[in-house]
Amino acid sequence: MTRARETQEWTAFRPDGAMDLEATLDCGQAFRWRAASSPALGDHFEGVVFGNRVRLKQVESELLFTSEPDPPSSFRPVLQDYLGLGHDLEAIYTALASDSVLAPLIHRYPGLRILSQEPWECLVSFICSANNNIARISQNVEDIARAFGRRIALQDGERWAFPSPQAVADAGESALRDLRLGYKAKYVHQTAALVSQGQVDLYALREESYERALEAVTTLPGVADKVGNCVLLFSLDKLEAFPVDVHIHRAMWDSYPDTRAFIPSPRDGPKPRKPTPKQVRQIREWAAQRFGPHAGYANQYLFYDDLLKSRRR
DNA sequence: AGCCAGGCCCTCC
DNA sequence: GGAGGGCCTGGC
Repeated sequence: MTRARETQEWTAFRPDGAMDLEATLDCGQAFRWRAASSPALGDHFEGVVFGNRVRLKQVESELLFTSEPDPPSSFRPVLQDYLGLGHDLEAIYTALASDSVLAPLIHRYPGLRILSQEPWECLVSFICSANNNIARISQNVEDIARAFGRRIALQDGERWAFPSPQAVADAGESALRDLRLGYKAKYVHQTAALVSQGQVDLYALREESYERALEAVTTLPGVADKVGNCVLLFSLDKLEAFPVDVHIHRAMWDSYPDTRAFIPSPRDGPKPRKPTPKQVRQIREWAAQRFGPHAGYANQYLFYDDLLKSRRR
């Protein structure tokens, strides 16, 4: 009886097209999802999206979720949008699978989707990503939410909404330092001040071109080419964005010998060289040429594959 | 100890 | 443009 009631907690729906929830939430694009498990609910993911504690699980081709405090009926379209379920993966795969490098990756991880996150949270997350690892980025983001965000009271615990730009600006740089953000505390604080003043309207950038949006976000402190492209790809719906980080640098060098003509070897000698800003732009242009409007999906496949390899190392 | 982890910024040159 | 160096932190 209890079990029956608990099972009814889930709201189910069938996404249109392929979906791999684990790959989507675990591929390093979002930082507030945790693996969770309980006798009543089984294995699932727990996260915070738009001020809701959200639980999610996949059973074959069906997605099951809970949302609190919003009722599932109204939250469902928000969640579908967040999960990138509007992306036409068939079309994307058809376009990308002619590439002999991507084809096996697409075959290996079908249903890996690019999320459409809250831009402000995404921006802060990737400012924190500099010189950092995924576990600690997650810790930083969670600490910021816990310190300055609104508490979400729950039957079985508590989570915190991600705080507004104003709240982060009001918190001050030293309070952010106390959360072990290190030198990124200053960037997060200064960016919060600028965004809360309306210097950059993140949601408005969804309507702008890729180039204009990149130009706008890279005016913010702590946001250069790589972080900017992550924000565009993972929260501003710019699926042509192509963040160039160490994983992508390595994957490009290894898999696309053509690029060796204009990028340094990632494993050349004792001190591997990083691409210069100009070379990063060249890599992006090369990707735009080859992958067109779906470069972001190509990027995420290359990134995820290299990430899994480096986790095994 | 020293290097690495999904960079960015500043100072020369 | 490009090279070099510094930067918080935590784990190995």
